Amino acid sequence: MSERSKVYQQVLSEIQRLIKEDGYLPGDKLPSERQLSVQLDAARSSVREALRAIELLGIIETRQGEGTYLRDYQTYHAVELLASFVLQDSRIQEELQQAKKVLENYVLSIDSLSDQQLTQLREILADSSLSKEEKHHRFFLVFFKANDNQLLLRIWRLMQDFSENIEQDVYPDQYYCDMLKKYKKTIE
Amino acid sequence: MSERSKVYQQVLSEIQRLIKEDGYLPGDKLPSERQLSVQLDAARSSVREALRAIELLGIIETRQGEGTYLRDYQTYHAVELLASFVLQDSRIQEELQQAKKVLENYVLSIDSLSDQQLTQLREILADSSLSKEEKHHRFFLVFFKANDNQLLLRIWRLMQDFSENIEQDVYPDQYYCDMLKKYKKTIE
DNA sequence: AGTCTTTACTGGTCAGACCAATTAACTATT
DNA sequence: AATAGTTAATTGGTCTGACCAGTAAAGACT
Repeated sequence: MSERSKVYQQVLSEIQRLIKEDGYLPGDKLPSERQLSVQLDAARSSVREALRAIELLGIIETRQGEGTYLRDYQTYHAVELLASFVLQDSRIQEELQQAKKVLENYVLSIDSLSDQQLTQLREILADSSLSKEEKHHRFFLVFFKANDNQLLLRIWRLMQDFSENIEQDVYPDQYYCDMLKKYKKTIE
Repeated sequence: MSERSKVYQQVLSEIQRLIKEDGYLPGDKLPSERQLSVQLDAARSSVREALRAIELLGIIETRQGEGTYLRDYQTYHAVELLASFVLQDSRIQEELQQAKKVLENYVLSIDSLSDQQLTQLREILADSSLSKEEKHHRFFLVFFKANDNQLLLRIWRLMQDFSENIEQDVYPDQYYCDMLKKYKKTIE
């Protein structure tokens, strides 16, 4: 009656079970491919298909000669991957810039920054050894970190990477200074 | 000199190339596993590892006896899976919700909507056959389309898929009505 | 004790076989 | 000629077993 799920999907479930029930944690070593194939009564090739799939998702990491390890899969590796497919046919620069600005404007709307963060920002702006791009990146990095949303940061970084090759619409230096003033005021 | 990427990663690149350069579209049939293995000079098992991986991502679909087909990968199937791994963590749920709201708030800030779009919105709100989730989705879809940024729309959809698996913080009906009023005013 | 060599284990890849499901080609029947 | 039924070819699904390539642990030597 159909719905006989493929072997590699069963293996997938088993890995999930290991994590959920046997308490495997990031960094832990999973059973070897050969061992899993015995454990699950499946061919090693099938086990590998499953492992390769979740490796692509960034859930595990394999090191030849060592073994297969659980990764800290909260690093949103999948987002990158999916985005690489999404972006390949809609790499329209304007959309990307607009999207980037949406995120940047959002983090700029944070209520207040710590003294330390303000100092950081001033240093970045004062550092003449930095390129325009570097400055932009570091400047907003402070805000993204202040905002403390890893996902947003991750997406923004992705956009940065993608838009690095195309010419950036450059922000004038004044732009950053204006931003700084805003927060300066809230403290003084 | 290291960096010899694994075979299955090469296959992955090849699939991407097919899509990008040879213009494969959703629904198209990919070369068979055996043909790919010849084409890429790799063992069929290696080809399969790659195919299984991107199948898990929802990019392709395989039907025994028929072949392997490109899917409309705008609806990422992988999110379900990843969600089951990742979304236990409540912190990630919060981040996701926050990120989604950033995008939603942005498209809500659009200056004006057409009469037709306003009508659409009213119909969606009035349609009692829609679930809460459906309503939310369609409501914002109008705004995203009005805003005409494919990239933002796709990212938002991705987030929607992700957050569908976890309990949504429900918006009260009043929320949508308030939004509507805002635009009603600009027209009348 | 410290170093070197060997061994065992792990992932990476390959080749070939067979099954299962679908499709296409062909044949026989009407 | 049109249809139905059978056969062959193709495709994915799975398995087995082999060999290579790194790593780490055990053992031997100094």
